[in-house]
Amino acid sequence: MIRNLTEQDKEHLQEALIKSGQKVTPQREAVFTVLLAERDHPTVDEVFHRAREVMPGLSLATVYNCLETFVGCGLVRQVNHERESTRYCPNLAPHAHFRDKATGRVHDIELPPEVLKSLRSILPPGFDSEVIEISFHGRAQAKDPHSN
Amino acid sequence: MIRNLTEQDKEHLQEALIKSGQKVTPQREAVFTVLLAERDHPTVDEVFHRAREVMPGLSLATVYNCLETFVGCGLVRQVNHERESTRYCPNLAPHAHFRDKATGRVHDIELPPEVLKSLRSILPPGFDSEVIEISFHGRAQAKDPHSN
DNA sequence: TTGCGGATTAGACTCATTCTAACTGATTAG
DNA sequence: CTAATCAGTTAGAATGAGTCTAATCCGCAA
Repeated sequence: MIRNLTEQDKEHLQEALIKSGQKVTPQREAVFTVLLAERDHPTVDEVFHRAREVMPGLSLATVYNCLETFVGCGLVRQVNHERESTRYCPNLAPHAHFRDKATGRVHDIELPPEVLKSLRSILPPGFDSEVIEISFHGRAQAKDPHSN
Repeated sequence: MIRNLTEQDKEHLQEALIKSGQKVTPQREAVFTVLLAERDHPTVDEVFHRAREVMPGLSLATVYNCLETFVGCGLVRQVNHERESTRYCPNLAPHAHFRDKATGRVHDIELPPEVLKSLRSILPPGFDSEVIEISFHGRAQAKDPHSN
């Protein structure tokens, strides 16, 4: 079920939006709430349908807009696998993604700093990377230890 | 310019196709030739236009089919970045990709076995990965050391 | 020569995403 | 107050990569 934002999450959202010169709107709060409620890397469409339950007039375009805004102010990350629909993820800690071949579900995999460092070290001089995306694809027999 | 396949490359293609029960056709040879001629990670559209110079009747659908076939028999890899068009890469050695923010160009980054191993090690028990994709996104001041 | 099956083809179709133009509602300026 | 402004929202149209479909082609085997 979709709970309301905790005070802390609400502040987090407000701070990030205002810091990047954007406004806090009911739509943005609704979309952010949906993202935090079920951390299962939903697609835009899934976010749309979930958010509609709480705010029936919400339009798909707005969901796209909100998510783009959140990415822009560092509140969420986009997750892409091959050419499937983009998914969204409110986990900001450095992590990789594992996509389960059987279920299509995406799991977060914690990324220890030393692994991240060794990855950066393979870049030849002159290559300066801001973003590193790591994604595994295979079968998961276990439940996701982290979030679902 | 598009050269013909070397004997070795031709054998490589034939072997891979036949091994997976597919036929060697002029179209497949043309598309493969294009891929090897310029290793700049072309999109389907780019492959299409380049191959057309050599085989004017070639259709876009066939280029999609050929590339899918090649991926299926392990001759080439797909490269995806965000939601951009899929690109194709005939480099089969384990490597990561670096996408230059400024030019959009994709560079291969060699992936040493120990880094690959450390990456595999971050998977919790029960997670079994067949494919690992690593992509960097940033700025490259230098020329690509590897190919292209 | 006939039939079969994989490959190829052109064009229609899908569907995620983006664009557009109108509208809303809060805030600011007169 | 009233109007102007402006970010945000909205519905629906447009885009475009990729997929599907149905017809045709072509080499091979009966």
